[in-house]
This record gives sequence, structure tokens and C-alpha cells, in this order.
Amino acid sequence: MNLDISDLPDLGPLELEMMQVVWASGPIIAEDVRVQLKDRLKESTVRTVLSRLEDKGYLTHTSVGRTYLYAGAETRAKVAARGAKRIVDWICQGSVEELLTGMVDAGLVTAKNVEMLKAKTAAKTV
Amino acid sequence: MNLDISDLPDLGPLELEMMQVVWASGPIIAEDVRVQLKDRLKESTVRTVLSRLEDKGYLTHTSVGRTYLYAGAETRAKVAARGAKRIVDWICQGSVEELLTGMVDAGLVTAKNVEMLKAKTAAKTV
DNA sequence: TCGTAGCGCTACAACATGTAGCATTACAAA
DNA sequence: TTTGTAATGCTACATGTTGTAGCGCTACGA
Repeated sequence: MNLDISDLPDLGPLELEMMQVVWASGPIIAEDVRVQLKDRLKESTVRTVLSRLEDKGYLTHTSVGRTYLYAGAETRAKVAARGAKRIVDWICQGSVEELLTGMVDAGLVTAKNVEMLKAKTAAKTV
Repeated sequence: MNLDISDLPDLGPLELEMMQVVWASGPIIAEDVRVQLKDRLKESTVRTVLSRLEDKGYLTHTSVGRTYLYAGAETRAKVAARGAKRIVDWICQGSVEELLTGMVDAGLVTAKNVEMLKAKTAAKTV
């Protein structure tokens, strides 16, 4: 199956913000990331964080001429799932049910979501 | 509804470990926590972490004589749900669907889990 | 040839976390 | 009553992470 959700390092607020920019814009160069962040950071700052993100395994890059084009190494959904797995492993002692239960109780997951899940898991079983 | 999942600070590995001890043992005193952690830490270390955990809002304590009896401020499920919400907010831009989808794709959530959810959300709707 | 764009490397302050010592105090035993 | 001890609070400190950025090197276009 598909349980090789290996663990990746955590992300800080700024790192997360940059991931959002990359996810939203698709392959993007450092300068454009900087602009997306409203010019609030220096070039070097953006580059440093981008590099770290790549080191951490969240981004990959290809070279266009001598310019780096960064892209997310994984989709939001995958990263999110990894986070969920971490929660299950570290907090719920491996019980997904516990997490899911908590989510329902907290009103995070509703009947509507469950319908969607039903369809999706059904499709998967096939 | 029940969406007041306010944000709590993150927990480090040791902090998490102590939370597990507390959750597993129910109300417990510092010394017993230390023992549960195989005597590997000094009393003061255990106390410091326990205090921090309380500061962070994960634990509460009552006094029995002059001894503190620590207990989890919330259940595993609640803490887990909070974590999930954080993922949804920070990574999935608010889309629970995205997280759920990712979980299914990663094989974290199966049809069996969905059945359980269906029952639970149905019960809730009533 | 030379300015500049783009990258790598280094630095550093602030904060988090694990780890623990020491001072203080209150209760229990002598 | 005195005093040892257990339990707490306060302080400290090293290490790692994250945000922030400077600086030097190099390759490409004018």
C-alpha cells in the first residue's frame, strides 16, 4: 500500500508561507517568491529559506539557465497527510480512529465530508 | 458548535512522552512520571517539563497535601483534533477535504474508518 | 571587458527544548 | 521543638531551529 509516509522536519511560519506561495504559483523563481511575500524580505533571506525547504525535502528545483526554478516536492494533501500521520503516531498511539473521532467532536469533520470519503474509499477499493 | 480549537504551543518529543504517561496513568505525581520514564531523568527535569506542559495548557494540577497531582487538560482526541485543525488551516488553506483526501490516498484512512465516521456523524446530526 | 543577476556560504540573534542545580518551605519523626 | 527531608519554585545553560541578512564568486549580456 502507501504507508511510506516518512517523517520530514517541521516547518516554521515563514517556511509554511513560502510553501503556500510555491503551491499556489507552481514552479517559481526566488525573486518572484520574494515579490509574492510583498517585498518584505531581502533576496538572501528568501534564498536561504528556499534552500532550507529543499534540504528538508519540501521543495525541489530545476535550473533554467543559471536560475533556479523551485517546485513543491509534494502536494499539500501529501504533506497534510504526513502531518496527520504524525499526530496519529505520536498522540493517538497509532489509532486513526481516535484522531477522526476527535475531529468529528470538534466539528472539523461533518457528515458531508464523510459522504465524500465514502465515495473516495469506495472508488479505491475497486 | 465546537470550533473553538484555540491554538496551543507545540510539544517536543519529551513533552509528548510525558503527556502519554499522564494520559495513560490518569492523575499522577511527578515522581511517578519520572519512574514511568524509566528513571532516566532527574526529578528537577521532570518537574520543569511538567510545569511547562501546564504553562502551555496541556496539563492541570491539583494539590494533595503539598504534592501536585497532574492530569491532562484535554483528551488525546482533543489535542489530536487541534493538531488536525492546524494542518487544515496552515497547509490546506482551510480545506478539511484536502486533508481527508490526502489521508485516504496515503492509506491512513480506510473504508472501515469511514463506516465508523458515518455512524458517528449520523448520531451527531440527531 | 565589465556590471549585474543569481547562487553558495557564513553569521547571528531570538526562541524552544532538554537537562539539571539550588534555595526555600512545610511536614513528619525524634 | 528541632531538624531532616521531600516537594516546589526559580534560575541556568547548552543545543538546535528559524528568521534575517551580508558578502563573495561567477557567468552572461551589453
